[in-house]
Amino acid sequence: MRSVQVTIKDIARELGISPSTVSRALKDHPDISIETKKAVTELAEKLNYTPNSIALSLRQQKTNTIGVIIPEIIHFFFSTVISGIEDIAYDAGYSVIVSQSNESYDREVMDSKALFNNRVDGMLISLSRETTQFDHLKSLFDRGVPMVFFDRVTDAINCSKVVVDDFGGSFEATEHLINQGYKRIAHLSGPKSLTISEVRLEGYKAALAKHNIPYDEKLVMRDKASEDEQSAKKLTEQLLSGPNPPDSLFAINDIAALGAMMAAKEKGLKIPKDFGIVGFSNWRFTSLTEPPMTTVNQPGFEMGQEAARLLIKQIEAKNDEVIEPETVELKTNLVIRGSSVPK
Amino acid sequence: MRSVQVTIKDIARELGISPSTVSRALKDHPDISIETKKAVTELAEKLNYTPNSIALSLRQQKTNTIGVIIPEIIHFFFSTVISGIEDIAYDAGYSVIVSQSNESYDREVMDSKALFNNRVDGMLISLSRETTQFDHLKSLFDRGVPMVFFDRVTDAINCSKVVVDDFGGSFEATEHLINQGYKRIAHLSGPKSLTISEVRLEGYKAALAKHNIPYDEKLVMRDKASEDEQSAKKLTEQLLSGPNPPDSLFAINDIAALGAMMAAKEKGLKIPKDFGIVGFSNWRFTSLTEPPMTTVNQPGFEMGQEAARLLIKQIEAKNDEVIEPETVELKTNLVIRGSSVPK
DNA sequence: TTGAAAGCGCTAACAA
DNA sequence: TTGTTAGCGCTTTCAA
Repeated sequence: MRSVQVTIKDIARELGISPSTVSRALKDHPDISIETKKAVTELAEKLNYTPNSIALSLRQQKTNTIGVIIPEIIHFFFSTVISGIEDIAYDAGYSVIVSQSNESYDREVMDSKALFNNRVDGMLISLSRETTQFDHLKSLFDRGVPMVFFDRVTDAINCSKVVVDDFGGSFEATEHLINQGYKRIAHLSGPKSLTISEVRLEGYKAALAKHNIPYDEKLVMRDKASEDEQSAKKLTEQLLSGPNPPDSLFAINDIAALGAMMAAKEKGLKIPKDFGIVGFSNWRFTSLTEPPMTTVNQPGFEMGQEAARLLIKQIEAKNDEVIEPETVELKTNLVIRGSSVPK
Repeated sequence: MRSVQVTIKDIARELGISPSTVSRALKDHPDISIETKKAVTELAEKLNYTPNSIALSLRQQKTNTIGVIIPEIIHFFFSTVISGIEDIAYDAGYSVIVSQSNESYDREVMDSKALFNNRVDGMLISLSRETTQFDHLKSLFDRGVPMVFFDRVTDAINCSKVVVDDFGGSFEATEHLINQGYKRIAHLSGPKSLTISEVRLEGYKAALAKHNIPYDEKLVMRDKASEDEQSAKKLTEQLLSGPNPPDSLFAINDIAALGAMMAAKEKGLKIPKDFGIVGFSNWRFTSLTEPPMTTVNQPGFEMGQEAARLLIKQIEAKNDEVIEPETVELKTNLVIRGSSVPK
């Protein structure tokens, strides 16, 4: 800002006309004569004039900016979400400003304030792991700030949300294993306290039921399988060395899937020939993992797009128009890496 | 912005005092009486007043914002850089706005314009792969916009830069192998046209020279090793099946390292017992890769910090103060995953 | 077809 | 200790 800034006034002075005429000429107002327009645009070009967005925002009471709060940018999933948001936002004439809460409640509070102070036209939020109280967002929402939650959502605020179809994804994952010919499918789950564990477990059960495979409680492992690889590995070892071992496994997330894979390999089992594994994932498995690996992926890009669409719809609603909050459940994608070897 | 906004005027009206008094009271100006201050801060609190950053920026001709342009946010390296930038920027009272060029020259041009229009106080830039012409940045720089390049830099603009110590990192990588007892060290390099390939090759040569290991041209493979795993794998196979095979390998980047690893494993070689591999990396090798793996990592976080420091120094320099551009070469880190098994 | 004036929210020099 | 005034860059109503 200390830098040289060309303003409308500069152009007006140089051309001996008024700032308002310059302003109108620049936006191709019908009232302005062609000669004036020509002179103005040429000089603007020559001086490298670019409109000051700050002044514009203040004047229009609109920043054309969307604020995003995510837990961490280094997560592949959230990076994809951002790309999806930008994809829609740019086309609609909005820029995007991203801030990371780093999974901290305090940071989330600060971030939401900062975004409000910057008068973003709306916010897209994925809650930090620490957040259990929502006043900071509720008060903004009540003051009329358009808001959409994605992935990590809360029921405490009655606005639109975009989430993953956990049930459908788990169903699909489990059914995929069944379709490959596996009969005894284990499940590495998460703690009972987490809704997501329960929902994914339900999807697993539903797929079994559909194919008339009896549900065997002994095939479902919970404690900490979803938290670190080593636990997942141990639980899988336990399963594999039991009396009636599974021939395949559905893991609630990447961590669990990796642990399972390590256990199976150490047992000398070929994947997926001897042992099938599907993991629910919000990372992208790049070539860093060994194929063949099957995952049910969370649709990050699409989630970003959808959230941005919902938000922009709200922002651009006429003042009297009432937009009903809606919750969108996004279909997951089944991704098969490497060659899928049916049994 | 359509949302309810409490302004200084509202407080002034309600208290029957002037806006300037409110403004002064809020920033604890010494002239204001304690009672007035108390009344103002209490009402501000009650009404949930927060200052409008837009108005502030316009008034102060300073946005307290740093603009960042990176090729892609999904790259782990760039995500870490951003965290480093934020770390320094927040402490210094700046917010950070990030835009991705998606490796496109046109997008980079647009991004730089958008950041300028938003009157960021300075810019941190890592060039897109496509960029070979620098007028869009040069013109901003000449207009006095503070600017620092990092990682992907150009000599066309005479501003501060932060880069990785490619020579030192390669030297370290190679020496690490030597110290482990390896004697015939191959090198998967990149195309001659890339400065980075040449510099890393020089580091490799220098380490060999220091330890009196003769340089053998036949151990250096170039074509496309750095571009895709399969090429790297083939080149390594070639090396391994030759008459006088290497006992270890220094790979110019992750891709090449992975290819080499695959080739060695298929040959039945244990890593690092039978075959040592070190890769120069700007990704983080997570548990997704199999340990033990040794890498020389680019210091993303530190790079972000350093770049932000240099930029802020420039931004906050007094008008008459001249800041000489400097180029900082950051030390790389040797990262050893898993247990290092000396020969 | 153009200009003058007011105002978006805020601060600061000057006056009282 | 407080108020008045002007102005940051821009748009827009009203008047000419």
